[in-house]
Amino acid sequence: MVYRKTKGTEERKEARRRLLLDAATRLFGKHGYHATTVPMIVAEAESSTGSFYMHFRSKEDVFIAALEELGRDIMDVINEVTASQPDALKRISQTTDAIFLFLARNQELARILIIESSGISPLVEKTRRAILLQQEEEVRKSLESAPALFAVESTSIAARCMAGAAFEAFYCWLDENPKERMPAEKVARAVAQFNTQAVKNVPVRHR
Amino acid sequence: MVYRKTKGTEERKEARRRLLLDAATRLFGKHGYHATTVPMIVAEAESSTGSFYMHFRSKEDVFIAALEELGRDIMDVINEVTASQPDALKRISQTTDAIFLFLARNQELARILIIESSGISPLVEKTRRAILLQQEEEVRKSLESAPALFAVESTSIAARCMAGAAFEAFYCWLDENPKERMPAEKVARAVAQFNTQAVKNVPVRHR
Amino acid sequence: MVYRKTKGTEERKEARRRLLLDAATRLFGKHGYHATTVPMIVAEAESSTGSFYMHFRSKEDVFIAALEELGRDIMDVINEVTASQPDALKRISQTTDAIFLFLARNQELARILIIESSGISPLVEKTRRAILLQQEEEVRKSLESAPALFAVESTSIAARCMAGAAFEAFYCWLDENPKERMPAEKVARAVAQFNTQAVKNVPVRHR
Amino acid sequence: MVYRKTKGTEERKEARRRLLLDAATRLFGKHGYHATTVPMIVAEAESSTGSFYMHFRSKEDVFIAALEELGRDIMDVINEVTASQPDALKRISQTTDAIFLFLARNQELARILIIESSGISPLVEKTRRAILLQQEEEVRKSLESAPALFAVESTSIAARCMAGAAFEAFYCWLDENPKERMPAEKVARAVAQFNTQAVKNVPVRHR
DNA sequence: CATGAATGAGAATTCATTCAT
DNA sequence: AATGAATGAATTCTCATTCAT
Repeated sequence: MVYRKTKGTEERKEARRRLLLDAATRLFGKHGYHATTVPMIVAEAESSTGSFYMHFRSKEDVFIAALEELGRDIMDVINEVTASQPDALKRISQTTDAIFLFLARNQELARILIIESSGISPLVEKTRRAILLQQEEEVRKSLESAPALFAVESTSIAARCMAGAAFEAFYCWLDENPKERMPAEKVARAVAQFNTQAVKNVPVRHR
Repeated sequence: MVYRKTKGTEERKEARRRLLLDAATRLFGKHGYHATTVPMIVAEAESSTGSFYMHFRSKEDVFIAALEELGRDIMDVINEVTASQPDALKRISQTTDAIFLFLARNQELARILIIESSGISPLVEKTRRAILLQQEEEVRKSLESAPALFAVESTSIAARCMAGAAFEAFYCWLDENPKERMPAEKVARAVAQFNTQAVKNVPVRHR
Repeated sequence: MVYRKTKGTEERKEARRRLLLDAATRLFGKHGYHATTVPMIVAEAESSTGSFYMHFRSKEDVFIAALEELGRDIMDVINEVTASQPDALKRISQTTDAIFLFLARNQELARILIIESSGISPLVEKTRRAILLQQEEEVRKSLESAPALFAVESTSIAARCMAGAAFEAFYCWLDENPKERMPAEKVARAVAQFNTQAVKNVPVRHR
Repeated sequence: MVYRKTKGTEERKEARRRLLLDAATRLFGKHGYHATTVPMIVAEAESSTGSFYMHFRSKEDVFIAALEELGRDIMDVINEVTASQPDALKRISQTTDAIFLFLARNQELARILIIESSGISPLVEKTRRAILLQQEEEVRKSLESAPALFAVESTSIAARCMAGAAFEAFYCWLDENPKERMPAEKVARAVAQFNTQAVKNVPVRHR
């Protein structure tokens, strides 16, 4: 009996948390960390400051929660490619493509990771780095899964470069006039090609 | 009645500005934009708030000044390579190398451009983008100067990817334990190789 | 999930607002707008800056609130006379008398309207003018209610002159040594007489 | 010899003071006391802060100087009427008329006396009061010069009322849309009539 | 005597967080 | 558990005045 009762309460609690986290994510994406205030978040979530501090330790805390959720979403995208594409070379290409398209589909969210999460606090920094690291790890694994296919001095540096290439290309694209810029798909392909070529081993043919 | 402006006065004024700008740059690099306060800057420069606001319109203004100065320094590095290296392919490689090493030599400064200048204000954002754009332009010109040597879908996307790769690799390296990480020169070379390979045209040889 | 707003909360909020407004009014009256600081107000009200800015948008905002309240109080005094005195001529006289005595009874408050509210900001100016206008309108209506009794070139100019006469006489009286000056009642009567005579129609008698 | 040399210096010094005072007067009239800064004044006068503080003890000091000069100008206007008009009743009327027209001709200056000089500091207040007092004295003398012509309870109160009437009428007129308001001459006449009637003795004729 | 750079006290305002109801 | 009023430390920026050159 006590179990069921508790369960309902827990569920409602969780629902409230979701409401707040979604509102916060939306606002952080639109206005950035500093321009988003706790009152703004609770207003957007139709909740109250008191509630907010019941679910999150601090403003930094929600931001990290939003960041981590975004990190999980991106990892899902990466994992999907990993699971479905056995060819390591194609995996590299498709991963870059998928990340770029995911960012393009979730532009405001993407701002949180790429732009707004820098220079807030060491803890946020650490979280951001952990997320990027995880992605880079996954790419690194692909590189190391078929060494013959790739020619890189350091797999981890290559992984970082690929991530950086994708993010910077995305950031620039985001900044361009939506009416004039290239379609996301085309940019995604160009970046994927860049990354693939950067690591692909081209065997030297002897005459 | 109009007295000649003493030469020394203007020089001293300029010197004071330098003092403030240097102090600000140092602190922004160490603590980031938001954690650096105007009182901290004037204390570091052994000056006064009044002086600060005589030389800069606002805190944002000094930040932009610091950013722009850094942008000029990086362009100097790039231009030096451009001027001395006639081979476009080697120019790409050496530019990446030079940028990475410049950042590694000026780590705190570098934080300002790479990390701390995001999400502050539209104006700062614009300045940051202008600086990156300028660098990317230079690289793009190299790519377009010898089309036969390169194989890219879009020269400007390739230029962005290269910049992103270098910055992200640098950021990760910065984050690693200074005692354990690879020497900057080695990472610089790896990134340069990554970038070079990413854009190099590899002619297919037929048997 | 939406809890009923406790009745007491709103009441306490209102009480706090009153506390702040009263404190501000007191201090504005005593030291004037510029010499009164927000910290002074919250100290006087035993509250906090945060509270202050929850109830008022700015220092200007409280000043306007104080001014408007004073305006309402004066209109109450005027309306009382208007309601109780059917004779238009006597109404003019009694209104002047009542305003003067009200100002004399609320000297510090009066300073806000007469002295301290000039030259602060266009918005304050507008509020001040609106209050005076309202009073002058009321007087003008009296003048126009019985045209035969009055001889003036312009009813609205006459109304303004009457207000100006009362305020200047009050201001001078306020400035005089409280121990030596005439009693307020006597001055009030003299001003009322001045105003009455200024507008009264004196029929020319023909022999 | 020393005399002449000194004289030239004195003259130049005086000229610089004039420049500063005129600039200050202009700016005080346009923007008010608080919105006018010392840097603004010296820029307008094409001088320097150092010079400013050689000629005036403080910002308050220039304001008082400007106020006093204005006071003298108004007294000149009043004295001219006094000297040329032997009939006390007409003198009252013409004085009101002349003051109003002077204010209307020097609107920005007038703001300094009527609007901007309140609530600045006790010293400014004192100066302002002294100026008004002087004017009121002059009017009072007119009233007392021919007691039979006037019917007032107190000559000094009547003098104050007259000043107040003129100033308030002027202030309102200043506030009205210049394109729609009555011409200054007409308002001046209406106010003069108001003031005259307010103090004129109307002998009661017995049948 | 002129200059204008430098000073720094002081003001308004914001917002993350707490806590009484 | 929910609410939202209250808190107050912290921050940016202004401007009258001084003083070295």
